[in-house]
Amino acid sequence: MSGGRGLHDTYRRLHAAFGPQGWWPGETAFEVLVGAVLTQNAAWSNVERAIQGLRNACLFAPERIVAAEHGALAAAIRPSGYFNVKARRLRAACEAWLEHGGEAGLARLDTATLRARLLAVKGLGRESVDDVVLYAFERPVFVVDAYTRRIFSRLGVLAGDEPYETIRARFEAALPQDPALFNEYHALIVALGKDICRPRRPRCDECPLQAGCAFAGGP
DNA sequence: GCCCAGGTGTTTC
DNA sequence: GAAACACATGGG
Repeated sequence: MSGGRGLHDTYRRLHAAFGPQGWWPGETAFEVLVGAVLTQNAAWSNVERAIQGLRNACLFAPERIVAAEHGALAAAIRPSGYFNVKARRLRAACEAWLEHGGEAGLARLDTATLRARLLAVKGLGRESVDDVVLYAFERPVFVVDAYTRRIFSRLGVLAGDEPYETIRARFEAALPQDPALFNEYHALIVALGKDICRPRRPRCDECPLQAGCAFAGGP
């Protein structure tokens, strides 16, 4: 097995170290969609403020967002950053959501079609789409993010600059097609990346994956 | 002040 | 395709 110890074993180590993460941090499928857009290159604490902003403005529903003025929508989500861009993306996502029959309509699609329909929306890229497909519709897709690239390139498993689909296929081929596992794995990667495997200051002494990490010896 | 955060679209070669 | 750039707030 190349890369040392295998992607499934890495998952077991992370799960043993951090425990179940219980993602997505939201209630409904629609909330996953909203969060997936708002969390683009933003801290989750700011996304929570933006979601609260939508609730306070009575905009937390696809019909409300589609009908809202751009300025009102942008103001509501201001804390999540890029508010003009994200207001347009949120509107486009909600239009598609409604056109496809909402959660029930989208749930009828097979996974490949679901991904394709969501990817066709301006503002939903591969990661945002896979957040929705995995966390809202519980399909076995592996979500690739910046943490995945950073952590596994430091471990010597990835170069880090491979195309998204290459990395996704690699993980999906190495793991059982279990939505619950993909759910936890991505969340655990984020947990490790947030707290330990930082860009400039990796706390390798506290990392459960230390062995094999290119940074384990120090910066 | 600077770095960072659960990216994506556009432009350009 | 791939690189460079714009987009913006809030916490450490």
